[in-house]
Amino acid sequence: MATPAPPISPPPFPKPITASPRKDTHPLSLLPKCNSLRELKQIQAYSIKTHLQNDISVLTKLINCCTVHPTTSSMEHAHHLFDQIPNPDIVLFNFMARGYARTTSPFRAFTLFTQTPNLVPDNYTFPSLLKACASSKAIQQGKQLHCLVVKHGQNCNIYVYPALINMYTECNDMDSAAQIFSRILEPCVVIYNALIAGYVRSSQPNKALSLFQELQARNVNPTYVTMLSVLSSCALLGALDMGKWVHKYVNRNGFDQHVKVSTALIDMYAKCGSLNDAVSVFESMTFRDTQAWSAMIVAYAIHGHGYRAISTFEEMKMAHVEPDAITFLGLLYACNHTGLVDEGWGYFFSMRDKYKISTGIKHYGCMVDMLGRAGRLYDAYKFINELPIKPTPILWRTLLAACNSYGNVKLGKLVIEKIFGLDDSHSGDYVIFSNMCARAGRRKDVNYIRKLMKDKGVEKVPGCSSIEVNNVVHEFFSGDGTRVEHRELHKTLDELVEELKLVGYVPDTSLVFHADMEDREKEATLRYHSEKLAIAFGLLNTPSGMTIRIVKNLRICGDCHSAAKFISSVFKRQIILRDVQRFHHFKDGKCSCGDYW
DNA sequence: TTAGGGTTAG
Repeated sequence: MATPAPPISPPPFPKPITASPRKDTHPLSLLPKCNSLRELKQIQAYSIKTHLQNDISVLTKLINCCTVHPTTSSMEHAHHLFDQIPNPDIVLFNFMARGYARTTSPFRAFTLFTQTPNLVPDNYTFPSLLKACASSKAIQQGKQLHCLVVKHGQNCNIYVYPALINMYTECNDMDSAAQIFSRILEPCVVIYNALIAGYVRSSQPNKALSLFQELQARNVNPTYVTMLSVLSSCALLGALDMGKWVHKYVNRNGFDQHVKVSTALIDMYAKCGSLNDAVSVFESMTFRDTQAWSAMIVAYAIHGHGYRAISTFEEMKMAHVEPDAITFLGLLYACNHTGLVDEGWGYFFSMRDKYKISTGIKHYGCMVDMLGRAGRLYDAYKFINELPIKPTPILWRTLLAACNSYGNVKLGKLVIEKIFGLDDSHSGDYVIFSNMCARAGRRKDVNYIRKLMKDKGVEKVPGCSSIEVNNVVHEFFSGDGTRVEHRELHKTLDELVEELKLVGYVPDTSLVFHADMEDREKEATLRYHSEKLAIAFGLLNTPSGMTIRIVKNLRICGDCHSAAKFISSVFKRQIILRDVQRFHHFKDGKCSCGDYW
């Protein structure tokens, strides 16, 4: 008998989709993206509640979270979790290395690596470790890593090349960086970016720009990061024409949409002496972050518009953009150069008490400079002595400059002793102190300082001024007085100085370092100062009425400052001179700094 | 999960 066919049953109801309880309650599925401390706490609370705190994937997620935007305490937490894992894999290690590379204790990344020898590094390991060495300038460890990179056959790795180059550039070993670069047959844009940024960092803007030209010649497409370095190079050189060309290039290629590029443009225009262009870039921005506002505040400050810097800060507050330590540096800098001592104190205290931003050495430097410029030399001295940190030679040097301005040799002597106790290799200190003594008629002290400088083998940094004419940057050094190719320039300067004397210019030979020179010799030394050579070159090689723009590597000397004022009125030329500190706009016999510098 | 960047007292 045949077995009756089973009754046709209706198709079964689809099974209700019930996710496994494990999966449903798994914190990772609830928080797919975790990159904040708040989320970290949520995951942790959830994992404890659901007894998943020892789940390796939860721990991985937690360590990732701690190390994305790490702080010292979040790294301590990450390390604590890492120690709990019996056999951490390379992914976990990479998280840890990244975290340490991004905090102020990058050295620990290297230590952790040496303490976990069984790990096999992958593509992501060396870049983080190298970055850690770069940020702590640990070149010895960096070199050891370079050897390991070669050992693991990762020396041709596209991720490792930029990190290696960056490590060497941040450790100021540009030769090694350039050597690695030269061996790469087809460098990609990131590799170019690493070396170009290195040249900018080591103040070699010309090399950075020629590498940018090479990149273009080899048809490698630049990125916005490349443009940041290129704009920085223009800013360093003070090359406005070049900067304007880069601005057009940036617009043509759509990089101007990037807020960082616009910020770099503001900085470039400000440092190339064109505040108006900086303002128009700033005004054209649809979105402005803290850095963009800060760049504009700094731009006003270096051009001596203290009040505009302050009103920009007020606008920034109205726009609800939070200031940072650099914003306040710009504000203090603005107060400095405008003589706004009370406002400066106000900002100094409000950044600390109201905005909870910690004051750093650079803010202290601003305060010392501000008090010093206002002639409150002993207040500045007291301020330095009462600082919570050990004063650096730079802080004392700032006060020394103020002592020089006010001719206070007594305090100056005390200050130079403090400086020499910390660092006696800075030629500028000897020069300033010698100038002070010379002006006070203390010839013996001048001779002593000169001898000291000679005995210690300290060499004076030659003054260098540059001027850009028809896209070529011409450099002049103070010692160029004897160069044959400058004969015509000397003749022009000789005639110029005689003409200026007729309208009241008196060369200030007290500023000449060599006290034993004859007055005629001193005048000749002064006459061929680099900034005067550059101005004369500008007068000869640019059409009448055109603004002359000069960039100087040191502070402008008092005599050149006076001569430039006379030149601006006699020749009806505007002269914009950027020295190591700030801008001087000379027009109709006056300077924008109001002689307050 | 990885590389590359700007604003910074004297």
